[in-house]
Amino acid sequence: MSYKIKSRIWIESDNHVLLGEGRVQLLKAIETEGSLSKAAKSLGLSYKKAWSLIDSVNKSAKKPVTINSTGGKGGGGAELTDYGKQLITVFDEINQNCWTFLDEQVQKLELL
Amino acid sequence: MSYKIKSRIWIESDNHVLLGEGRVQLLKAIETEGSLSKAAKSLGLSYKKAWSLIDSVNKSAKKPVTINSTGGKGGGGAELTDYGKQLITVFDEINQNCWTFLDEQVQKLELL
DNA sequence: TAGCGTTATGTATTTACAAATATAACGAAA
DNA sequence: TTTCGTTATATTTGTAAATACATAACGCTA
Repeated sequence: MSYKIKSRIWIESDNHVLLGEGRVQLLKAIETEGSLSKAAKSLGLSYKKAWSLIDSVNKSAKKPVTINSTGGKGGGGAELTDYGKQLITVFDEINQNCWTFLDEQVQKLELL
Repeated sequence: MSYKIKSRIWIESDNHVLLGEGRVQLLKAIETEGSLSKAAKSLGLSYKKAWSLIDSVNKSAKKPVTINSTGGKGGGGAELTDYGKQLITVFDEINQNCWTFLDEQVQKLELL
């Protein structure tokens, strides 16, 4: 059995967490579901938890990441801004690059 | 205020955590203190917490990482094996490389 | 203006994890 | 055989985080 290396990356802004893997997953769910409550349900987390995450994301980001509308046709909904879509794309890219980088590095351990 | 990227890496063996930053810090303290109880105290964590961490490390590793002796002159003590010393060296090296790698990658976010 | 499905927010409860406490076992040395 | 400072382990207590529950607000539509 060989050693495996795992990693967790996240982006901070002004000492507050902006994006992590969980937040990115939630943003993706919002994009496909069109609403925060449905996104939360699809991921099995409470609406409140999801809301506080998105609230934190939007407060930390330089520009709005989602646009949440309350009331109106269908009761409202949530959608990603273009900036939000770009953020999750770049995050995924960095994360993927990190994994492949670490998979190379971990070989140093096998030689011991 | 620019975005910062943070990371946490850890090594797993057979789906159990072998090494993380906290465990490495504890191993270093054992090396300098010569005992598990003193190492725990120097890091401000309980002896039980420290012991269970080291127990987990030794159970996950391919070879022993520390040698713990009970009783005898001075009551006993704990020290790192050569293998343990090599592990923390390589871990620190990989971690450092990961940070510099991510610092380059994060620049992609600033352009958005 | 009543109804609907959202977003938004507060409060209480439960759960999980960390911390504290207690005690046994160990083995050399005096 | 008593003392000492460890390692080893169980049990209790405390604290913080997650979860659940409850309710207000919103704005379009019929």
